[in-house]
Amino acid sequence: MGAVQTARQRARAELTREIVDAARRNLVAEGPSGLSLRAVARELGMVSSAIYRYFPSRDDLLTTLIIDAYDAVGEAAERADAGCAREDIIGRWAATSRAVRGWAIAHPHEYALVYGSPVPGYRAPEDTIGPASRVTNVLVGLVCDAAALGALAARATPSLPVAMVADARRLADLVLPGVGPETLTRAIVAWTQLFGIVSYELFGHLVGSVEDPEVLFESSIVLMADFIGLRESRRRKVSR
Amino acid sequence: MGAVQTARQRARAELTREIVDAARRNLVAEGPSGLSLRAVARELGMVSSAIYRYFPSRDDLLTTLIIDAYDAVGEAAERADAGCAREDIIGRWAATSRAVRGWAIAHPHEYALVYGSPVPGYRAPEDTIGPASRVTNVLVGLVCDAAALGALAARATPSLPVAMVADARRLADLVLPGVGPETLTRAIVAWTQLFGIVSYELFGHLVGSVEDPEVLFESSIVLMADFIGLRESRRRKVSR
DNA sequence: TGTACATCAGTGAACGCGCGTTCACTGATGTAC
DNA sequence: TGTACATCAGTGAACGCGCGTTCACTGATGTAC
Repeated sequence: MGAVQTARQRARAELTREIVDAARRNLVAEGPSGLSLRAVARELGMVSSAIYRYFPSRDDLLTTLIIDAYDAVGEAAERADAGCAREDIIGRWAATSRAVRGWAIAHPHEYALVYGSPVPGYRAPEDTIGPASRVTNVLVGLVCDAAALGALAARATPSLPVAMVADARRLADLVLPGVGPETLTRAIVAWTQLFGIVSYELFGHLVGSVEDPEVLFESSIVLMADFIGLRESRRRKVSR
Repeated sequence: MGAVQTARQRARAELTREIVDAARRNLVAEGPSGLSLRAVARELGMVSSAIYRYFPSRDDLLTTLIIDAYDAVGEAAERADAGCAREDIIGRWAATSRAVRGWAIAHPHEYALVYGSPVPGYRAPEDTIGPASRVTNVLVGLVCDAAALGALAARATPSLPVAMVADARRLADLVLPGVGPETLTRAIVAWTQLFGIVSYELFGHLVGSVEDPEVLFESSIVLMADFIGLRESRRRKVSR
């Protein structure tokens, strides 16, 4: 067999993708708990039981959607980050943040699927962990590089709980060598802020108070970069 | 009639409350889109059509739950704030934050109902706006008092988009006289962070990375108070 | 190149379930005289 | 205090709908000789 696929295998791969696409569209209309195998089958002109040749159950289809969503937002973040010069820390932070928000706005239902309320009765399997951490990894890499490049200003941090310092030190040793516990704590807080503001906008809580969510978002990028202590890298050639 | 209620009226009020309570419990099991009039009726030993004597439709019952949830978290925030000395700005910020998180942890499904993914197909009526802003009003009052008490440190804020400054000035004039646009922007960002970190914890995104969410939360209270510029009031008598 | 058999995608009917909402009704509670 | 009528809570049956999943089946595709 090797690399060559039989007609059957090609058909299977294609239909699997079509099922997932239809399911994604179904999600938009009804939300995660309204995802319906029968509706998906109907849209593809199949009989509902045919779906079972491709997915053993509704939950498995949902899992695929969740993994895809994590992968999509993760990839968006990775590409945005990769499009910046390595030493342009502030630019990378801004680009990554915008990528997350941009993807969320373009795919609100998929965003809600992974960052919104948990789906009742659904238990996420282990397979989602890897894709789920892609965005985090971008932020981790960014802070890591900032530390290596001397692009991390020390902040006058008010004293934190000792347990936090200890935990942050443990985490830093694990994934962010060279980053102090105060900075790591700030990074985690900034990270929750990023998803907080995106959720706030997407779930309609800014309506009626803030004029333009994008302007607020840009402001929050600037403020949180400063909050973490990100600054222009010393090594960067400034040419103006 | 006057203040005296007839037996019928008392029965009606009581049953209305019982229906709402049962609906709340139903929410826990199934999530908002799984809220079922029939299940509620069953739990109360009624026939499903009897619910229509109390609520004209499923959506109306859902609206009641949403309003109740906003009122509950709003009241928790108000009480926490009210329990502090007026000039203890930092204490009020911490107490209010803890109240929001505490309520969310105690009522995760109601929290998800109002701050999680929008319920598909449901459109919130105007009546929810008032209750929804109770928590915000507490934070607004807090920042307002901080400004009046000289408990707002000026931060060296990186330059914000002009549109943001303009919008923040407009908002400040409206509800926060005497507060500068930079500070107001910081307050809004802190406010999104508060709900961001609570959602992150509740929706399971901290599992596997952070040891103790409460410790992180306490750290975020301290860091965000500093971020906004909240400090001990000059007028406060420190007795140690 | 041809044949026999195995694999597997898709069908169609069925099971058993739950849902929101409507409607004509019964009988208890409340009101006006 | 008693009677006639109006109000309204709750019933039970029904409508029409959608759902996930199972199962025996048909017929096309793939494989081994």
